[in-house]
Amino acid sequence: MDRTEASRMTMQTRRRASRGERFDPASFEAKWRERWEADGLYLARDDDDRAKHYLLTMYPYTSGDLHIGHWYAVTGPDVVARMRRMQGLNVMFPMGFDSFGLPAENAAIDQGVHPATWTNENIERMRSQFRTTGCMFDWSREVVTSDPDYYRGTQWLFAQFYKAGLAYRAMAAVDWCPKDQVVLAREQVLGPERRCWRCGTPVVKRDLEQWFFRITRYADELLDFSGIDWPEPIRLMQTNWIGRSEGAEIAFPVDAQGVEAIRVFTTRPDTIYGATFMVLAPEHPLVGTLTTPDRRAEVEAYAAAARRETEIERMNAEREKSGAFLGSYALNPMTNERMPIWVADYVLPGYGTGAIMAVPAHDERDYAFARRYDLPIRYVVAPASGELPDGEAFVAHTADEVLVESGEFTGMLAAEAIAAITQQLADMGLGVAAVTYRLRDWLVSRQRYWGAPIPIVYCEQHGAQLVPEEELPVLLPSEVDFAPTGVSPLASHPEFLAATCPVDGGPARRETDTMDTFVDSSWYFLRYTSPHDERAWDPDKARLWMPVDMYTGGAEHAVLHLMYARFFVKALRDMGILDFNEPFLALRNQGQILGADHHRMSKSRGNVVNPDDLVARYGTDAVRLFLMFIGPWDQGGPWSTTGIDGVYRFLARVWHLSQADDEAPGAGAAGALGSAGAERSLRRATHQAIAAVTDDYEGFRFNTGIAKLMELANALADARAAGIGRSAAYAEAVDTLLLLLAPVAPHVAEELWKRRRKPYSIHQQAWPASDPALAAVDAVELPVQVDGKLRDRLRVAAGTSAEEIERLALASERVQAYLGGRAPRRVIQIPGKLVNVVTPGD
RNA sequence: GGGCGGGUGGCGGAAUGGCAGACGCGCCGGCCUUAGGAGCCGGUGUCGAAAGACGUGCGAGUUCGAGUCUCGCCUCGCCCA
Repeated sequence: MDRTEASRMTMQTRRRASRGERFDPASFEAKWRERWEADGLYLARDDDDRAKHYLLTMYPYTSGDLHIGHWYAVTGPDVVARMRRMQGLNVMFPMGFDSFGLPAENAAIDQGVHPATWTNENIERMRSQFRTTGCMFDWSREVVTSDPDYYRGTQWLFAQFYKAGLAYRAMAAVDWCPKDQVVLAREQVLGPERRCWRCGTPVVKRDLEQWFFRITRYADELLDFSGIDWPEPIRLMQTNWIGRSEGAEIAFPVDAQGVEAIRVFTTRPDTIYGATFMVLAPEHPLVGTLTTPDRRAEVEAYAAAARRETEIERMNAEREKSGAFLGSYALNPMTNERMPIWVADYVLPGYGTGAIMAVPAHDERDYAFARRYDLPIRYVVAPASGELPDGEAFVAHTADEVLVESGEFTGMLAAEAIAAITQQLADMGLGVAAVTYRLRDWLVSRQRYWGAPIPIVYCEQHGAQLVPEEELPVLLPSEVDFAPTGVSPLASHPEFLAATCPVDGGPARRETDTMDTFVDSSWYFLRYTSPHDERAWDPDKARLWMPVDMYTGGAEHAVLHLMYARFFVKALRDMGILDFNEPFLALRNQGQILGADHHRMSKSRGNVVNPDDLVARYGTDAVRLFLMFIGPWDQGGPWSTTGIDGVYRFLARVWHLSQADDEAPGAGAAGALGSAGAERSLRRATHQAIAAVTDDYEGFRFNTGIAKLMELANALADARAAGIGRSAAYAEAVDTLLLLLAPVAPHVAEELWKRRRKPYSIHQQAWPASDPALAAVDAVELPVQVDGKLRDRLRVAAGTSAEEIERLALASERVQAYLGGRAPRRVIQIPGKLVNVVTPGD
């Protein structure tokens, strides 16, 4: 049969099959969603013999609308959840809302609508939008963090942290956002301009008394990622953020009344022989004491000016160094030389001890400072093979450097000298090996209304006291003035403010700060396990479901939510409340969908894509399929609808192919392969697809998985053209295609499954298994290369011996032509892949 | 400035060191249609009539063989400064 004939035949069968049955997703998608929900298909069961599988995707902030980025983030894990369910696991895949936070309060200020009203209306809208995504969330477990039932738990957790000594109040120079009128945690200040993570306003420093969680106590354990399957970039970001550095803390004796020594932290104690002066941060508490009267005016002026600068200005390495001499001296304990003590803004109060030993020969900043103020520069390390500069120049560190001009340590490898010199200093009582971290304690108090109140009252006699557990939750009052003043609106609410001291029953003043919303999200995954329990969660249920087996979300939370949640779990474990070490055993990050203009989607840019129009035109399944098909899920990319027609066409094709098996042409039309060969070939395609698609979904490689579904559909079309549309092989292939398609296009798969008179629901069927014997190829086409260039192809049966293949390859006319009668120098075979004949050369 | 990712047809993207460009979009041709912005079949990296040559940001290297590994550079993105 020629092509024209074949195409006419396919045309006729298609028309008959599709008579009156156009593919119209709108006619069945909503119907199936309602049915699934009514049947409770997606409820996770606490009492179930099947293995539990907790699959979680980050809950959204209640901004008001689900955009295409939410669809993208949520569809990936939904595909996996649906497959896991079909694979026989007891899947929990919950959803909720991160509903405390500033935008609600700003809406109150701008539009006069109460934060609770604004939030609840948004939740209402987002719930229904979530349903149109077709995701299989267990809505019976929904959590809403601004719900008093939820924040009672948040407050209870604060109390546990307080009792464990992990929550404390302290005065500190903190980052303050002047626009939002609120303090921020260090992690929430972004970029070189040090902007507020929420509104982008550059932050300023303020000295304020604030509540902190002692996350630094867990710095070392947070660096340990063993046993969890997390993306390398996230682990790296957390590692860098925690910023552990090993070195020594060294005391430099000083000669001043009331001061014994200046303590510094250095990662390079081996360079101490090159330390020629000391530098204190302008904020250092000893600056005043160590300043001699004649220097006082200058030093105070300098320190005051420095404190007005931003941290970023001060850390700019390019900037000309400045400082002031205090007039007093410290003693270098190794060289016994007097070291002038300076104050300079390039030393920051927050790192190490706020003071350094300056080694100008080997530290760029110290070098620049020494040149500016004519301080001595002394070389003490050199490359093992290299030479020192003649004049004064900076010498960078190298891997193999050795000490020079360093007394008894001269000639020692620098790496060894670190330990040796630290030990000697320790013997002198002046040093100790020490570790410092970049990580700071987590600042959790916020001077705003729409958050969980910190459950503390202040009593004249007894100071800060926890609100007793039975009085939780401390409810947010409804009637407040939201105008931002720099203190919480709660502070101007007399009834809220008035409290009683739990110790003496006397009057007390209630804490008016609320908690950072990242506290809410540090335990929501626990709440899902028993969302209606009067406690924060039911320990038995947490034991049953936790830890989360697979967590998905955006990488932008690397050092925020993802680090905080780990800290919470470790701290609660040490309190005896939990019995596991990590909240999320595996983590996958989806990429970000950018606007068509290649920028982040944001309302202000006006490039936010709303999926409603697409869904109205193509249906939920086509949108899901398209999102999963456009590229690697972990990569994201700029938005474009180019190509959505392709996936729609694919679904329409499956629609027709799966309903047309009784319309096949007669047996006489069988193609060149013959019907037996065509059936074998279709079964091979079917079983290869099962293995490949399963593997791709499990690896979150949805784009290639869908490509393989398309290949199977193409194989179905070929099979019909070959006249086997009625065969058992064809039916098997269609059923398999629908089962493999079900996680991505759940509605279409369900509708077609019903039309094939298969038992409801397709989502409750067993995931197909690939039969390796059927998937195996029985003949392969081997490319034959000569000197690495493709010259011929060899068709051989599977299992042909290497000797036979080599014989056939060398017998090839094309190969013979290149060999020109010579014997090959080598013949390389990659079994099943290729043959490469290497000629003797010239 | 440092760290981590990317750079492949007109486009989105495939490729355990082994046939570069799977799958899809777009485009071209055909079929079918009163019609086609529907559907079906086929083609489609570049140059070339063909044989063939060239081709994965640029330049070296390792290898029988490199998109893939190594070194240097350019460039884009993210994180930290």
